[in-house]
Amino acid sequence: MHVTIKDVARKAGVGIGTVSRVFNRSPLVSQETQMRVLQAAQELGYHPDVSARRLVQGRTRIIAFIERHTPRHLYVDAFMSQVLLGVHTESREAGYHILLEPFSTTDVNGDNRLIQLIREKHADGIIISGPRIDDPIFSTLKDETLPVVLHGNYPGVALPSVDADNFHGAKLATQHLIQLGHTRIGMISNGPFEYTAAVARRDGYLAALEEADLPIDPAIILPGGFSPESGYQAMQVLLASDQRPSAVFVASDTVAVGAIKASRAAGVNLPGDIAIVGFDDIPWAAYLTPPLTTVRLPAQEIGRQAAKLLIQLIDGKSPKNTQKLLPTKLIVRGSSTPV
Amino acid sequence: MHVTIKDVARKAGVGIGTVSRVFNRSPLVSQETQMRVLQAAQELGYHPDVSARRLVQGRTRIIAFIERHTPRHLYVDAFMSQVLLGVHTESREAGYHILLEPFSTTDVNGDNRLIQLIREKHADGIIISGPRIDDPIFSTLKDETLPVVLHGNYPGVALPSVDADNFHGAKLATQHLIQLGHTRIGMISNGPFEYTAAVARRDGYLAALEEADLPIDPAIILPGGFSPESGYQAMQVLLASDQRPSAVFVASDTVAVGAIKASRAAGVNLPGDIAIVGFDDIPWAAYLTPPLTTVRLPAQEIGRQAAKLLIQLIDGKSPKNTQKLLPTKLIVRGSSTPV
DNA sequence: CTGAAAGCGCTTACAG
DNA sequence: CTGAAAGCGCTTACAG
Repeated sequence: MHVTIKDVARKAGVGIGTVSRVFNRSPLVSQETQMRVLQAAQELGYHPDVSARRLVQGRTRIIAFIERHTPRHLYVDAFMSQVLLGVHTESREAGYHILLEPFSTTDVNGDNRLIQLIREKHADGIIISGPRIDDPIFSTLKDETLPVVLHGNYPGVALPSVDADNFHGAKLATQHLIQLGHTRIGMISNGPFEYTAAVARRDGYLAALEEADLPIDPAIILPGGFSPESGYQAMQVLLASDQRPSAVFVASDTVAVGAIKASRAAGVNLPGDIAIVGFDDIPWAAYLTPPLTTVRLPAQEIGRQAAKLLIQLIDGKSPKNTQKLLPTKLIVRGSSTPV
Repeated sequence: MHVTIKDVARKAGVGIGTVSRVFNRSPLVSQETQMRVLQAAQELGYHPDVSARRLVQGRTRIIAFIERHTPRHLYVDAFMSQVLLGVHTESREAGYHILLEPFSTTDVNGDNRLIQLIREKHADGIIISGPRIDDPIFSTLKDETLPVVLHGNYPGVALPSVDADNFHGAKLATQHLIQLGHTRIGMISNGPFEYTAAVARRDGYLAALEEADLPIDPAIILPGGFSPESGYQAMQVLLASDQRPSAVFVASDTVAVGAIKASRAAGVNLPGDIAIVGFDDIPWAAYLTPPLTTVRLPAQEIGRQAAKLLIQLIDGKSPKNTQKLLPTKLIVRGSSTPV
């Protein structure tokens, strides 16, 4: 049968409080009783019931990871996976488990489910990844006191957050193309501009053009949709434009994969005819043809920092810097050559 | 402050048992009291504490998903992500949450952590993905009664399991190459042969050769290691062999990505000089150069079926077919052409 | 240093 | 149909 604390107490000849103290590493238990209790627990195969523990302690030692795109996005996106790995690594060190909670933006009851998750006390804190700037989740969160850390960067939102420096990364990518002599540079975003990352990357691109006194042409700035398919379509539009750009900054490697395919399908020579720079540095980037020049994000580090920040918040600490922007890095490969 | 069942009971002028019954949809509550309770709960913002509920009910409504490769593998592998998505979809419908638990095989305390997870009652059941055939986890599991479903196929192991039909899929892939006229076909496995999927895929490859009366040459059967890098290295070996094969079956798209790169680096013309067939049909497969012919696994369906089976087991049902092998499908693209 | 007791917030027979 | 009570398996002041 199921072994409880009482069984151990009886076997060790002590009260249940003492058993509890031993398992909670209380210093006020004698060496000897401690040994006796441990011995009894060992023999009975006792492990303290986590639900009982959570009930009485009022905390779960669980971190909920909420993804706000689609459920599909959470699992398929290679970048998100890395973030999740970082969250996992950091959480585990602190003794936290991870509850995976994809809440689709299109989910009818998405908001109720979030409140439920919070009020039913499933977790001690939550990390929310990738909400849109106009996400109803923000107003829902207003009334809750549970520690929350956002993965993303939301100007005007007071919540703690961790993100890559998308603006600067996009600027780096664009400056790289400018240095190669390109003057007409198109852009395909990673996703719709309701996502702040898409906006920040576009703004970085624009800033680089402006600083170089290059003209900005809205006709060659297109929205992507997180998928290769969307990159394929956007690239077709760029290829068909009257003044075809000699370089394109695609703000997502996944989208760039589609852009590359569209170019090839149109008989465009890469990188000779069109230079391409991606974003994210997914594991496959170096293996594409041509190998993709891209901007590497500290994906795993984002996850670690988000978890670290959240745990500090859970522990009642007041970290100083609660809006972190982590540095990105340009990785030059074969897809970007001089004009 | 925190609202409990007592607050609701007081406000509604009923006993706490009645409140509980309302929230558990007990039929034996009058329309009227039900309304009154719901109203009170609504006004107070009451949600039943999940830890208390779990303690008294003795079940958590949580499914633990355990990955037995490395933590990195869980998050990075595109195929695994799809499986996880399937698990999620099915679990959610049944009201289960998912606890993500990567247990590295190299983890010193991996086994203790598994026992702990079980005995501390973190979940009502567990799905274990990808253990090696000699995994110590199997002996650990012998003494436990918690429902378990394996993702994988383990001849000789009595535990319920769900997997793709790797043997048949590999046979399909190889037969496809044979039909194209290839007679010297190399193979690079997805991972080490301590993994049953690697063995099954190799056996499918061997079976196809045998049925076609083609010779088997161990010199051109190489182990991969789940990564593009491993495929790169293995392909280099194949390219350097005296009798270079005219086709290679690479039992993992991720590994194939590296094999393709190695071929290109060696100046080999694809698919002209060497035909390649992969396995898994990762989202990028169609976007590789050349587009990869591969074997599609019902990845999401594997996850769904595993979760479904596990939930049946949790509910005390005795499903008939507990060792499922799901069909695979050959997807012909540009990387495989006649000899 | 240790035991007995109260209590965490629920569910569920048990009476009525 | 409903309330009072016992109990789920722990932790934690409270005495000693």
